[in-house]
Amino acid sequence: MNSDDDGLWAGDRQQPLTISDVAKAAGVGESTVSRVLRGKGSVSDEARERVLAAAKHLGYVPNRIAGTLASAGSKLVALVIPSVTNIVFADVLSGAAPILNGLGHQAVFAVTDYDQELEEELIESMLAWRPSGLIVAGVEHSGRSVSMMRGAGIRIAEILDTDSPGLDIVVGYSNLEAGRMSARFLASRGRRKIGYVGHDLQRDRRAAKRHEGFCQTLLGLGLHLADAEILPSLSSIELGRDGLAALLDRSPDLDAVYFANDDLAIGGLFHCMAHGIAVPERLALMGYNGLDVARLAPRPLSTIRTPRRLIGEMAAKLVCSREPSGVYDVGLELIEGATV
Amino acid sequence: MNSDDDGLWAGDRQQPLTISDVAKAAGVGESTVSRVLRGKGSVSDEARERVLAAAKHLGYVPNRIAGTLASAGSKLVALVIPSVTNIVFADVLSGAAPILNGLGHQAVFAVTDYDQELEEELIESMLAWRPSGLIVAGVEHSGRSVSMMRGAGIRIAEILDTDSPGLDIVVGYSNLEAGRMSARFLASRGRRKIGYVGHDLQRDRRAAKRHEGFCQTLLGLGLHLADAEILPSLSSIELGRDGLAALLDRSPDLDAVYFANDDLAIGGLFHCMAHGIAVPERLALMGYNGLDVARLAPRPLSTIRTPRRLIGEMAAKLVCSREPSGVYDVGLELIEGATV
DNA sequence: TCACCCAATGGCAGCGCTGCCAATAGCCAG
DNA sequence: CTGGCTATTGGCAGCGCTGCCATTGGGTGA
Repeated sequence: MNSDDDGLWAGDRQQPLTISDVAKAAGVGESTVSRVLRGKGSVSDEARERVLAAAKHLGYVPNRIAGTLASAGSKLVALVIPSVTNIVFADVLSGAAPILNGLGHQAVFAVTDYDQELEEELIESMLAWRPSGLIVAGVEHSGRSVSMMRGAGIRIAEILDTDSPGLDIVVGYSNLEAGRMSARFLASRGRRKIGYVGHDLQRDRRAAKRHEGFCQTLLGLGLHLADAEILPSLSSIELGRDGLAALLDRSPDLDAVYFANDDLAIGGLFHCMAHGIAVPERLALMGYNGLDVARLAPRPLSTIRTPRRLIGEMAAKLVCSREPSGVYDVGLELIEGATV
Repeated sequence: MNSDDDGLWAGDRQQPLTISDVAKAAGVGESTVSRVLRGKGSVSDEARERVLAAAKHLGYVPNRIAGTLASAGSKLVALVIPSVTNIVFADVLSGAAPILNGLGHQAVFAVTDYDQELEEELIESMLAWRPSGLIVAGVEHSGRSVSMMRGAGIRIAEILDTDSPGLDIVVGYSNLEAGRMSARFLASRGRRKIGYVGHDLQRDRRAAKRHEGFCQTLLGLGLHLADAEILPSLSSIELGRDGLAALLDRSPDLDAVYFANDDLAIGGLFHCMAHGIAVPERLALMGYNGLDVARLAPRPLSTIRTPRRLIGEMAAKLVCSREPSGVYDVGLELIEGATV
């Protein structure tokens, strides 16, 4: 009997267990063990039980690396996202991970930090694991990224943006339309001197599209962006607070501000609360994403809710499926809130 | 010449490229290709260039599955965490992922949803990928989880809790001490009728330890928890808001409330702001974690900052190193804020 | 000049598993 | 009874790569 229960420390380990150890212990062939462990092919109940007992007794954990190599079909799905701390992507992950596990897959992920070159590099390292699918944020990628993804021969899901054509599966919503909705909403509430607070639009292409849609629609309504504060770094509550302060400093007569997202907008709202600026009477604020913190703030933020978790779930499901290529638009929901 | 640049769609793919295709194209042996691609062993400059050119021309992406199987040393590191949407773990991931990538590793992750049975299952699937290291939240695991981790013969880092002994590497801080600090702080500011709002302590063991430390210290100071609202689900801003409302409804004379974490505390703060409860004059609020949103709220929250990103970074580094087993305590920082 | 050493290289076994095929045994209709 | 089936099983090649070993072709010091 293997005194496996105690006394071992990381590192001191006998040689690794293989399927043939289990086969020997159970008195069957390797193929039978494999069949039992994968639940494929026909095995007698007796053999099955013997194998299961032996595997449990030995503490055998199958080696998926070997299994994948032998069977060509990997059970890994790669996720390439710009950030984990941004709740948007965390929500996507939290939607995708359980679905993938439920389908017997494992999630591998990498964080691009909104950098297209890094994205390219990371896509390459991900593909080296021969995943069965790849989920990647956005539809805009470097040329080499695109050819690698095409050449990989696997399902690709591009998420969170439906404004440009995708390679295979696209799950998301129109950022352009989100910008337009926001402009229409502010205008319909009588706002005329509208400002914008956003972060680096070069890197965050989806925010750039919202900005574009917003400006388009304003122009169509005979309005225009009165002022804009574009901050050089990534979005955060702090940036929104300071950005709004700077914007109002320069253009004190604005009657509304559109933020690139809820993080920034919450920062703006906090600024107003701390400085006694009446929201929405004197200044309307509008965000984007529909975060919890925005909904639950003392004054609920006007924003647009994006079904991020759902996007993660759908992308995970689709990437493991044989559904046809195409665009899956999950839509957007305007949250009127109380800041406009 | 391979017209590889366009016209391919996911799915229609010639047979996969292998190292021997590259070898043939470059007119060298497979071993040489392998040496070039891994930068190991000596290769003439001429051969190196030929190989690199051939690989690039063919669009070859090495197969890490095969490489791992052949070399026994995997380049995967597994992360098992309770949640991704909880910023705490997202921060850990965002600290760990870049470090792992920098060391040539890939991160695989799984989400336990604070469920020890699921954790056990997920640890098993993770180990099936023969990772070179495993990072797991907390130091309390099921017996089978423990023996699997011990038996895996890899580095294990247990994070975010140093209150119980670990298997190999432990990176975190004392949750007990965090609870004690909070109790001392509230007491030192003259608070005497102290309540608690928390979530399911059965599932979140670290929150339970803070609660324990908090109560201990109160007793040591001749005080005690006047009332507690334990909510059955996971923490969220909403839960904190509703929890505080319920608590005050029952015990309107409390002069301070300790929350299991900042999410709940922010919810509490929002409740107070929306209902005109003067903070901290009439009611002091104390959270835990030091989130951005807490620091930047109109009234900065009194809380304890946990260096989560750093923990992710350290765990990643240590798990890939040969440093001795041990406890790495990163400490805690009391943020006085303005709600106590 | 010769024995020796070393950089550079190719060949090939084998990592642990799965897919395929052949072998065996039991069973039933003819 | 016998051939034909099916259910069950074991053997073994091979997935693509790396580790190890053998080989080659020069340098080098004595």
